[in-house]
Amino acid sequence: MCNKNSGSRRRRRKSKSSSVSLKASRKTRTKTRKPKYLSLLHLEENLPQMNLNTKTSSNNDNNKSNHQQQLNLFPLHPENLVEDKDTQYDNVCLLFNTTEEDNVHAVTLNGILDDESSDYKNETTTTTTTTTTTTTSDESPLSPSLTYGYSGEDHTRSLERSAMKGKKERDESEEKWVVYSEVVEKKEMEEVSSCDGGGGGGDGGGDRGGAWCISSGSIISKKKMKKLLALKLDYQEIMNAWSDKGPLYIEGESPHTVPDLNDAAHVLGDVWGSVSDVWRVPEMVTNNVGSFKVKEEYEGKEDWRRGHREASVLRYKEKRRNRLFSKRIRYEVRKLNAEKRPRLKGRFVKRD
DNA sequence: TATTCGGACGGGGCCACACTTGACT
DNA sequence: GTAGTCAAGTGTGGCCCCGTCCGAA
Repeated sequence: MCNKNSGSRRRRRKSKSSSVSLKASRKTRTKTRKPKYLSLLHLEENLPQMNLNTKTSSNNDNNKSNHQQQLNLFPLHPENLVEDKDTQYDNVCLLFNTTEEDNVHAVTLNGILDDESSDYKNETTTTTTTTTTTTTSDESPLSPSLTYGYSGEDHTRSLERSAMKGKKERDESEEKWVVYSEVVEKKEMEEVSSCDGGGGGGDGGGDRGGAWCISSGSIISKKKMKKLLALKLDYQEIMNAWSDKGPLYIEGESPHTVPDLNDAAHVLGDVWGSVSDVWRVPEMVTNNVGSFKVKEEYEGKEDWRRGHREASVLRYKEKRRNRLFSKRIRYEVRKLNAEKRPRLKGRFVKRD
């Protein structure tokens, strides 16, 4: 709502670390603390509340009734973690599988990309799927991925802008998005040139035990090459390295089959679709006793999906109703100290 | 109907310092 | 493995600033 990043008020917080760094520090920490980031799951849950809490004319009544609804201030608090434990799966479901009746547009990766990319195509014609994207402008195409389909679109957009503006002030080189296919393509072109020179092609000496090298005899056009995921493993060296370390696979388990991506069946069609089919991890479900079971083993998959989704939505709604929004004090002693601490216009001042 | 103005609202920064955390001895 | 030390990081409350919203002029 408020963009704190702009305006003269924005005073830079006095860097405690910089002042302290004048002292001779013993040693720089090698291990950083765990960052307490808000996860996407919490964003997914909290963003709606943020929207509810913003002052809009249409939502004023709702605001009053939902006055207590605020952000979960301590998403990583142990209690919250416990609370969330049983609903994580549900949240994932809701994140990608929401229902219209829940007044939330279906949010899928494709949906996000499609909707917003088409939206942004109108605004910026330079955005393509293959360009390397860096977040440098307020209208960055990255922001849509943080957007949730909500009735308050304008507010959501303003949130995006605020977030992106904040990001912009950070190091712009901090994060770059690179299209994998470009990297792969580049790498492969280098491989092709090098392999062609020394391998002699076919089943010659360049073939290292059937590794997924282009020189191993599998002739693929460049066009197809672009679509392939180039995972190149030197099996022979791996086997040699493991030869004295026992079996590669866990005892009793059959080795996982690695699909041959050079197989024509997988090359045809959408590479992501085929790869995702090949690599698809069987969806696991829990029964009442807590053991896992492959989802496909259930009879009537559609019924199962529908029922489970309804239950998930119900659980989500129930949880949303019962959410506790009052500010939670983690350390009571700090509160007492802060209350005792002398202030000047609300700010802490030094004790004389 | 479009524009301007001002009040209301809310988010977040600021401050000092006791306390927590994690690395190191 | 355990205890102690040290420094960096965290959390706390009240006030204020400023962006946004919205109704009135």
